Amino acid sequence: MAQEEINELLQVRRDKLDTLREKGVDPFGRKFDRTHTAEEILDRYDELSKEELEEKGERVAIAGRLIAKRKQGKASFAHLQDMSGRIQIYVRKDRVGEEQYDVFSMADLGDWLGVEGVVFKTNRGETSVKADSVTFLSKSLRPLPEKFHGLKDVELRYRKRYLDLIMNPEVKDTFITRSRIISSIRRYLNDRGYLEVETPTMHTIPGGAAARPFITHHNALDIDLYMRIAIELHLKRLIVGGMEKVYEIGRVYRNEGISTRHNPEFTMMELYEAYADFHDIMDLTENLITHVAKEVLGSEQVEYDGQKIDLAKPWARKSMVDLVKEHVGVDFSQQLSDEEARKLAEEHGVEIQPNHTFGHILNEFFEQKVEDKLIQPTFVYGHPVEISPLARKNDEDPRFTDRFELFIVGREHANAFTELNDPIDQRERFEAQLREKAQGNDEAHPMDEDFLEALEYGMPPTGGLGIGIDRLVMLLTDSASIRDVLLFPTMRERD
RNA sequence: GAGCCAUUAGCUCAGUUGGCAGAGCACCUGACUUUUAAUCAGGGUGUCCCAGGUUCGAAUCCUGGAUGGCUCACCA
Repeated sequence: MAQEEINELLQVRRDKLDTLREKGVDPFGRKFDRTHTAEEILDRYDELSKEELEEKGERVAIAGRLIAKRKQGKASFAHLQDMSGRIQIYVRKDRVGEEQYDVFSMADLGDWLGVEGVVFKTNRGETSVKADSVTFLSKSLRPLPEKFHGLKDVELRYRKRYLDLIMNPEVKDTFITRSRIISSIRRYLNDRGYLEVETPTMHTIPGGAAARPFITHHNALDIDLYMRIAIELHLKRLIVGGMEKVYEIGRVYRNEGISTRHNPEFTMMELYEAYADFHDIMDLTENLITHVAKEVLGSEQVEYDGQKIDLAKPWARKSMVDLVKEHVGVDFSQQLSDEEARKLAEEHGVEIQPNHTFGHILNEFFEQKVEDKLIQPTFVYGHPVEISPLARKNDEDPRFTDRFELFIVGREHANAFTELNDPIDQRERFEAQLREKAQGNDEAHPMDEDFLEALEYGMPPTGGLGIGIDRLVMLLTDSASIRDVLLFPTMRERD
């Protein structure tokens, strides 16, 4: 509370706190033996008639936050909210006694109460609990947001998520769905013999992706460390070590812009499987996501931002070259010099950097002209080698790699490839990245000698996959912003 | 990083041409033993985001700043 002035609303609640203590009631009570949640009571008894309920006389103990109160003299109706939902309580002075009724009368919206009583149905037909006793569980010293309109202010919703959760039930549903999605992924992979592992989030070399890292410092070792931008290189070391099917679900950190689709820390699932290639990983990705949709939503059809998305298999599989040909009419399968490619970019209004070569330019064509048109699930494969320093080259055409990305609603949802396991080629790729860095690409991949050494011991042919969990949750919960699927999105500090 | 928009009571929001700071909910007092956005009677609780400026007078106009939202850029 420190510097904040105590206004009348806050003072009134503090005064009530003192009054409760004078009455011998602990305002920050203790353990309460709950027998039912609100949902359990409604599930079990809502079907019964008023008379049937009366006959049954079912005794329950419920607990929750007081979120509505309608006092009517010597009797009151109120609603308690718990994790499962809301339920009405009916408190009569002649039933709970004068002392408890006084305490209940003093309760503010936001206070936590426990109620023991009998399930009944009101004249208006709402299944409710008629209180035999009311136990004060915890005092709320601050007023809740407005009961009808809820908490609308987007900034407050993100900064004070607990208020958002109290006032806006659909918010809780989103995060419950998020939890179920992640559980479903784990179950799917665990059932198929993939081993969940945990690798460092603080790296000495920030690799596995193209992104600017956060830098931190270890005092005792006196070294700078980087928060990981990907999980990739450690998981591949485990493949070298003979852990043939591994995955990790964890936070990665990228020191880049914030938007409705980007948060500085976000959750990735990365998976590696020995003896597999990117075709196997494509099948796995398709199976995994449809499985999760079916298990969590009970449907393979989802609606996102008003668009109907069909997640039922099979998904389109198209090469980047074919898609560019289809959407722009430019054929990158032919042998083009960098100069010719640059000229095509200019002709088609595709913006490129001066140091861009054939592969970069193809990628720019794809990103600027095709990407946002891929609404239904589409695997895009055959990425240029220049932008894929960790992927195996294609056997037929070494300008391309055996890599794919999954696009849904115009956004990348997964990235995967047949892993590059040739340490000599990998060293050359890193060196090419160093040349890009020298030319000003500060997101080029750094040299990682320790990783190269691991590859030199021999890594089996391997397929790898990365899925952006937050984006998948956005898709499956029809959330417009990544902040709506993160409990506490990154916000600037406020004075 | 750029553009557009927003910021007024605890919350949701009005505020006209620059002329006393408003409503609903919440809260306080009273009435009320089946209400449910309970109702009825009474009560206004404020750094109008911040700092300057213009003006007799600024929530309102101007300049700068803060925070947030959306779009774009970077990226996943």
